[in-house]
Amino acid sequence: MAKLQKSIDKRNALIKATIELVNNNGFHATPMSQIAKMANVSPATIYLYFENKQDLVNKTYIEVKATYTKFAFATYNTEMSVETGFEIIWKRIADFKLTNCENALFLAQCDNTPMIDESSRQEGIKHLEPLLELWERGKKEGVIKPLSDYLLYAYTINPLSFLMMSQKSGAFILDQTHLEEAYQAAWNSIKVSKK
Amino acid sequence: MAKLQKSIDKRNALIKATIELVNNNGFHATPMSQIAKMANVSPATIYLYFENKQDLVNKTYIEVKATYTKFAFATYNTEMSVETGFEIIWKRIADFKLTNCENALFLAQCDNTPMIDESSRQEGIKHLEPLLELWERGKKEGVIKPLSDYLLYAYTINPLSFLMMSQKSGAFILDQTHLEEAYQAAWNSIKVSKK
Amino acid sequence: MAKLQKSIDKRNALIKATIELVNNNGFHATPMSQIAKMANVSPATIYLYFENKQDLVNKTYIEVKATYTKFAFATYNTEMSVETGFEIIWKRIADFKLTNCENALFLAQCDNTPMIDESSRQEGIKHLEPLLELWERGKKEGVIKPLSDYLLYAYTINPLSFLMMSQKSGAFILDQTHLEEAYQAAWNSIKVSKK
Amino acid sequence: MAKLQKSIDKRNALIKATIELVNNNGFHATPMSQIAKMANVSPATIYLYFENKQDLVNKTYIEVKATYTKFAFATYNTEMSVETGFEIIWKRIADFKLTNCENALFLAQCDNTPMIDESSRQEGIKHLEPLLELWERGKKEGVIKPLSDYLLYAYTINPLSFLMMSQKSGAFILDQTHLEEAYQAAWNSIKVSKK
DNA sequence: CATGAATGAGGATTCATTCAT
DNA sequence: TATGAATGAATCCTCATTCAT
Repeated sequence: MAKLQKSIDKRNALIKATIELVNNNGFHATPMSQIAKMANVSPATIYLYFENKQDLVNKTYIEVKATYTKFAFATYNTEMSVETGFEIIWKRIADFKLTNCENALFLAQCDNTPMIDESSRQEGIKHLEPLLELWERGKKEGVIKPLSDYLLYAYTINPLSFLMMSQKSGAFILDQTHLEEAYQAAWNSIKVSKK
Repeated sequence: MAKLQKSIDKRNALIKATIELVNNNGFHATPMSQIAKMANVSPATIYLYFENKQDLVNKTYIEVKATYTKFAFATYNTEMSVETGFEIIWKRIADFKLTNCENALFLAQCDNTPMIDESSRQEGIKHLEPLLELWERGKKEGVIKPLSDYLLYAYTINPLSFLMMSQKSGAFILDQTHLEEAYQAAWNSIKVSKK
Repeated sequence: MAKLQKSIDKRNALIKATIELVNNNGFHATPMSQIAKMANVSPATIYLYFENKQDLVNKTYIEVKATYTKFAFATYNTEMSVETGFEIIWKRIADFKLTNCENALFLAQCDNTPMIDESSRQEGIKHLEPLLELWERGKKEGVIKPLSDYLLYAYTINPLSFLMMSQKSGAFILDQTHLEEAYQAAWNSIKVSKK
Repeated sequence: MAKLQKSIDKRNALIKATIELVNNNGFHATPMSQIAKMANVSPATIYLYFENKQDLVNKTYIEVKATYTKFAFATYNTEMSVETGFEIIWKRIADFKLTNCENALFLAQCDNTPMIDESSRQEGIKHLEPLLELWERGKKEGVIKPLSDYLLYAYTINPLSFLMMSQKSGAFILDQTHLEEAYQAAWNSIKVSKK
């Protein structure tokens, strides 16, 4: 038991080190040895937990993505109205991206880079199902514009990634007011205007 | 004259090869030798035109960014009304990102990655001035919501990057209708609603 | 224990290879790969023991210099008369330079070339202290001429380097008689003539 | 005529640059391009005057050596007594080594390094003939000890190289008094003591 | 499970030399 | 004669990965 815990701790330490180092240096500029050092293990130990470097980032990506979506949908349930549901999810995502900066940055880098296997990328996408279903429902109910999911995502969720990166770079701080404005902008761009 | 032209051609071939290879493999996974090969020069020749690999990507970034903004503002002038001006610029940017995919992808990768020198990044940002001025004017005239430029960018320009990448991945094709929808979404999210 | 020994062996093999190859080809004409081959290790292994090529030669220099001076002063002690002490030291140095040719040649090349870091050079010099002290004593006692240490060195120790190199080049063999003559020449040039 | 002079000037500039750069960096750490730059010519031009890099240093060595010996024997003639002749030559050599530091350093580096072709080395040695003949005469006349020429050289001429290098390193300055002492030490170590 | 030493393959960069002008 | 652009062949060094312990 204690032994198993220790294993899990090591694995987590490796994942954490990977995120931090890849965030700062990029995938290829992060040597396995450095990851090992930051996780306080030997380089060889990494290979007990992961097949190789590519596998390490793939798994890290999937794990972070899972954490992300789990957090995003934690307070949502399908009984909610579309507008309420959307607001709940959107604000959770915003919360995650702006608070859990390290993880969000890592995801952004993976998503904008040929760093992750296509299969891992697909694996990551499918976690978003509940949001897509919500949108589907919204379109049917005439609450959300009948736009492609790509457009909906581009105008509601993706801006948060940009804001997160701006904040991380120090150029800009997103306070509660901004956040509310951002939410309004997101909702405005996809809601069906009531006559 | 012929000699100078040849030099320029070589430099351009190097820039072009860099864009394509970095797009597909990332900065560190692109060997100088491969760039050289694709540009039909010897690896050593690269060093006649660029100080080193970092300098090569920095310069490529700045060059592409300049092309991008030049294109974006080519048909805009400050006499236009805010709404017209915004539409003109937005559509030019959309045109660039969706047609000139290679270049746009390269910029996206640079902007989401610790791949470019901070100084080059700054150099790239300053080209956006005209858009920021337009927004300033729009806010003064009460046409555009008094939001931070970061928010305006996040909700109008940045979504295009996401759409461009989605399209590139083949998952999605943006036709003329989509584009108009996208523009409406962008404008809706920042315009001041007429009472 | 066996592992440690193996490490030491490898390090020594590298130092030895460095000496031989640098003697024959010079610093810059000796590739790391060749040193590795001669030491029966992979090129990468060198970097486990030394930071880089410069560090390798620096360390080699310091090590050889230490061996040299240790040998030089092994049979000397400060109780001896100045003349006896000088003879003892001089003959040990001669012995080293003429027997331990490889090492002596390496030192000569380092000392006549911008091959070694200044700090390593300084590190090497300080080992000569006992000889300088002996000369100091000799001058005080009126046994040795009151000359600058540089002159004393130039006329007693340095000639041995020249003889060593001549012998190495095959042009000349220094037998026991020569050696005695050389010692007399050295001593004559610095001793105070008895009236 | 003017054209010929220009050629000679270029050649000389190349030789001069070679000396200075090799003195400071060593043979292999001195790129042809740097030599060219210092001599204000194109790299390709070097190859109009010298076959290749090795040839350049070889020729430089021979040229400097010739200058050196020409200077050394300029005021000597075979009519002089052995002692006078020796003093004259020794002091000219000292003068050269201590005044003409750049050239002397270059020779020292060549003589202590596998930098020069053996044939060029031989070529350089033969210029010393007059000194060897003087010694021959001295031995016959019983004025100079019947020692090997290598020993005589080691104890009279070679120390000057060491003093020159010490002086160059800034550790030590050789004034007129030192010089006289040095001469006495040199002469003492090879002259036959009068009973 | 865990490790640190070892390495082969590969990558950035340099440089002597050539060649078209 | 003179050149600057071009290059292939090296060279130093790094790093993902393995293996003996």
